[in-house]
Amino acid sequence: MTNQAGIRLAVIDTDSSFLTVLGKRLEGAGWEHRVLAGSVPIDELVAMKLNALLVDISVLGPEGWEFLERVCGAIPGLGVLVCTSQSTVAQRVRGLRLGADDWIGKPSHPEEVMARIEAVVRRRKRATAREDVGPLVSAELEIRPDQYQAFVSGQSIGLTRREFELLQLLAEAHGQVIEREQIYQKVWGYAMAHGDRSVDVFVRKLRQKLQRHSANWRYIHTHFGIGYRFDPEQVGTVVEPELRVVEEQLAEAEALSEESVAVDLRSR
Amino acid sequence: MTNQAGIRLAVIDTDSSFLTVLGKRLEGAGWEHRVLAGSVPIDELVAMKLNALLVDISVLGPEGWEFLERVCGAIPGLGVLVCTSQSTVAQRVRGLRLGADDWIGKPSHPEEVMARIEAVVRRRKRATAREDVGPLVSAELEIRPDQYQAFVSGQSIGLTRREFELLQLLAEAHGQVIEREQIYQKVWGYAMAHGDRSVDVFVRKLRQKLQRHSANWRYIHTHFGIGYRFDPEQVGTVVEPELRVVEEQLAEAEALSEESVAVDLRSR
DNA sequence: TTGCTTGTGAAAAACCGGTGAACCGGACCC
DNA sequence: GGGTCCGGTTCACCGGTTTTTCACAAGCAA
Repeated sequence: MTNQAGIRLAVIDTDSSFLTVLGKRLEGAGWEHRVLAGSVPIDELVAMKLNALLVDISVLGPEGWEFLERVCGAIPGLGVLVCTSQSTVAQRVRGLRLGADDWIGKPSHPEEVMARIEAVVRRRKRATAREDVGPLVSAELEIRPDQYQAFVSGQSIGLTRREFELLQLLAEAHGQVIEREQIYQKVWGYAMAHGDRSVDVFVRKLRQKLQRHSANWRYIHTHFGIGYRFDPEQVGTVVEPELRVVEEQLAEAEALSEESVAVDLRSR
Repeated sequence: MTNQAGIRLAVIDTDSSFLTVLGKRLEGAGWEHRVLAGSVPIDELVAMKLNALLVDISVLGPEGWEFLERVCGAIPGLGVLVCTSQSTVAQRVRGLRLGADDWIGKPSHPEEVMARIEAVVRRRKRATAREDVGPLVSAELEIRPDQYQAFVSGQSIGLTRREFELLQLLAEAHGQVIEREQIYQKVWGYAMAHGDRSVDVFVRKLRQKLQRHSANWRYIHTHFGIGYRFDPEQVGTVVEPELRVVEEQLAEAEALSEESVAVDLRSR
């Protein structure tokens, strides 16, 4: 649900022809990838936040096995595939038992390599599924994916599913302008029909609920002709507590409020 | 679901020499396995509660691909490995993209086949390995996994097997919202068909029995469009007069509030 | 000003979940 | 065999919620 398309991949190999051919395909598919020349400390691998690691165990020499074992043990969420030429059954079995998810012979068609990586990542995603998403806090807002809900000072602001997904998408992009088409594509899951106003309508509902619970912040900004941007901004003077209640009550009556501040492109 | 060592495996193949050699190894490793001669209805596969399926796609003929796709889609928890002779890159890629977890050529050493099956099954086992057989107490409710039953003040509330599993799943996630699809997937063991209302029906039965034995607690909360959340709440809370007034004022101001009434969200 | 984009409110349509009851297949008993 | 109980599944209905759609007002850029 989060990152739909691309896979983050690191390749440990030195076989330049294999690397160029594979690299081209990876580019084409839009995967983020980087090439490593040899063994790398575990914590650096962790920091890369990879989905998968493709390694030619022969470039690591004898310590390759130990490396493989440590990596598989230390990063449970990482898919590990060995891709190497000339291997025996015993080696392959050893690699797989040590924690590798697949063992591919060389030469192999890059398309198959990618399909195998996909298969490994797919399986792993299913297993890891939950728990990976912590709450996201921004200004007075707390967005909790595990509750499908956003909170202001511990209180739910009563978002529906779509509203929440929209807010989450915008908040994750924090500061970036997202085009309507992209928003629709990601939240609704399919292409936006020409003239569809759903995104606008949902932005309005979101703004209403945000405003109602967090009155002196503006969270969503309009970029004319493009889309929307999430970026909390404190607005106006600090309001006295008593007045606050009144303001909330009147919030709806204010038909012509300045809340919809359209922001010029240059402003960011 | 609870077997510790072995793997439950089904093999769809007709190659007798392969089957005998592999079978012997499987016996030796203590895996439960059965051989199927051809295509099998999905629900029968579900009933077998397998960890993995090893299939020679060539014995299924042209419908093999469709079978593969259906199985992978319907039973996400099942590891699927194709083992077949003479295949092209395109076929392998197709199989993997259709949802297969691995594609093994024939002939292959049975030890490698087993290592690959292990690799496929490994992650999901780790994820599913919930050891906590200890009773779980929440509000007036005591959930005892060893008895497949829940109790209120020492008295069984008479849950059926499914009802109990549903309750256990929800209670283990305590406070988290779980989507219907996930619930179905975990309790029923396969993918929920579109429009299936089983989860709802069981939640109702569960609520009835809980209510009957623990009248002033609400355990299961509905999240519209998403799923359910287990979070015991005492019912019949006394509302303070002043708060009451404010509530009424707000209710007036927000004449037709979009706040979901069905959902009662509280932060922890 | 003109043409296009966005905000807004309300109505229509689609969807969802609670509920009661029918239905189905297996186990058990007569 | 027939009958019954039991757990589970499916169905239809209903009221409520959510999403989509529409018409119009307001806003922005040329």
